[in-house]
Amino acid sequence: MRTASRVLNDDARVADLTRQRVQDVIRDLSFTPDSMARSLRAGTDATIGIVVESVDDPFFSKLVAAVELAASESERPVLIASTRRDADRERAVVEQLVRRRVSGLLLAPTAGDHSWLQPILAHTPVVLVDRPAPGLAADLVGVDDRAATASAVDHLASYGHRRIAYVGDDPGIPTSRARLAGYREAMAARGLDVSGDLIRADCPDPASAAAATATLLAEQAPTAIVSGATRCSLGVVPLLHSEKRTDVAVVGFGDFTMADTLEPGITVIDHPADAIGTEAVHRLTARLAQRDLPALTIHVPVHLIRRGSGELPV
Amino acid sequence: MRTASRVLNDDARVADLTRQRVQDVIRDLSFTPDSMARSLRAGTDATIGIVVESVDDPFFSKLVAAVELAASESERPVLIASTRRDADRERAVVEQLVRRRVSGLLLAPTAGDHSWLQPILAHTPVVLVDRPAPGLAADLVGVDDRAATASAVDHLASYGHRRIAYVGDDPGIPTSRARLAGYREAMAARGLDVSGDLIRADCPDPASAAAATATLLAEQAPTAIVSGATRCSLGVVPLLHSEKRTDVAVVGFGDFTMADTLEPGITVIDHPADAIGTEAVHRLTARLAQRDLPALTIHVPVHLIRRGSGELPV
DNA sequence: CTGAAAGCGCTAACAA
DNA sequence: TTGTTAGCGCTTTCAG
Repeated sequence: MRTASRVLNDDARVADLTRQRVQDVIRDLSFTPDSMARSLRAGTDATIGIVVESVDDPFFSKLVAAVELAASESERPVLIASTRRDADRERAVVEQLVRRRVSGLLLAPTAGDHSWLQPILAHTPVVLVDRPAPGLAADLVGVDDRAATASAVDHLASYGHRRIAYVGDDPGIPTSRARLAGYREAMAARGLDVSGDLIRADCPDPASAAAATATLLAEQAPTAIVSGATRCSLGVVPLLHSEKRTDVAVVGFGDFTMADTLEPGITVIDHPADAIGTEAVHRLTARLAQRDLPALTIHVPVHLIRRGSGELPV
Repeated sequence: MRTASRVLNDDARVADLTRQRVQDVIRDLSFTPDSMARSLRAGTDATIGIVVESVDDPFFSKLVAAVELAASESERPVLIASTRRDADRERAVVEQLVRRRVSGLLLAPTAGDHSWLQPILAHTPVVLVDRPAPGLAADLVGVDDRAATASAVDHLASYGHRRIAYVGDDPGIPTSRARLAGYREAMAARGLDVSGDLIRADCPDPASAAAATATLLAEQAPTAIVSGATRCSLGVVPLLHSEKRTDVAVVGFGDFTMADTLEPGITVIDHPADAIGTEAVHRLTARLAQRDLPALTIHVPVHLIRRGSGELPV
């Protein structure tokens, strides 16, 4: 009898006695309703999918944690998948999630064209996190990367620095490009050298960032360095320490563990993963409730945290 | 016609012409097979669920990353959920995952009795990660916590330390208890003070660990400290630096960012999240293939990484 | 080689 | 208040 379904769904139209009987049976058989079958019938599933480079990355792990928290508030399970910066893999995992009929998708896109995703938007809402996807008109929740690195340059310049170098992540990623552009603009606005000798904008990991810093130090004698990503800071800062060059000023994009304990403390522009994740889930649920919203770009504010390394004089 | 299904599943018994026609239609309608309906019919779903304290924790984020990687090798999607150290929440999310018919579950249990999970094991394999669950006979993949902290004590003692303090995480968690026990044993084995004055084993976060360290420093004059968890190290080490007491030797359980760049570098016992995650997935898939395996405890080896803070003389 | 029918576990709609 | 029927999208079985 399908009265069982009514009991499970707290339908009012069921006699107390019957309800009791059904619940007894449920207990005796330790019966558990199959939520997948329910989703199939309902035609929709609450799950949301999140696709990032890797979960093992300070920024993305905080992002995923915030997403999981926000999602759990509306009882939505979270499926994770990682791209490892591989466009083919990204496409594969996104399509897998779509086949699973996730109700929506949060995506930190890899580099490259994403127009293949456009048709999917028609039935599966997508909110981009941290960076835009070329060729895709979708919501985006992130920060104003350009203004952020520009403010880092301004900050250093206000302490008298003129030879400010830049170490950045893979320029294929729009976010990296925006950050580099912000650096360039701020340098140019102050009439500072922006010839390119001071720029090493292709360091996708700490090791290459460390190597780039070593070269910069040897050849360009910068008095300050802007690091465009946490994974770069994790190379720049250790190298400065191992070379005993902690006299070089540093402002990093993205906070990290022990930044405050190092000597000097590392001045950073905080990259608010929590706020980005929370906002992204909210935007996604809003779009789930009303499908025809216009594609929006939401910028979460960032803050510069003074800790010493960014306030070193020339 | 149900020939479509045959095309999708690469069934050999279908004429090339028909296959072509079906594929054309699939393309034209941008049809995507519903993997949930498939799972419903098949009675089984490949997804595995992972339940941890929080994704935003260096150890667990590495663990989740490793799990996702290992799972993707067998094409298994990963559902994450966090307990936030709340037993009620843990039960709720586990039951949610079971209702979704995940094929198996990876669980880092909260403190407290877990016998409620026992009946679930009959149909949903569970592999515990990092720590046992009281009242539950299930596989466990972790490290020998006891031996690890004991070796930390031995290491410090070999440099002449006798007043070795201990700062640890919440003692409700079996792992924390095992680590404390290892410390105690090693201290006792050397005839060192283990009265309890040197022990602060209830620091569930960096702030409380920092406060505990301050008290220890003021009242007990330890020459060395064993930190029983990364989250404790993140309080102990900054406090030592802010108090200019970097003469105190430190060995921490669990590696962390910049541990090598601090002065002195922090000697740690690495907590191999990658290996634990990979092993756990392997054990789970093994159990999925053959349900009647005995409950096993698998210990992944740990290594002490010398960086300076653990090799300071008295 | 292809089609038709049945059923996975669930619920909406209708009937009793 | 309760039971029956149908069908979500898929695959397995059995006929054609």
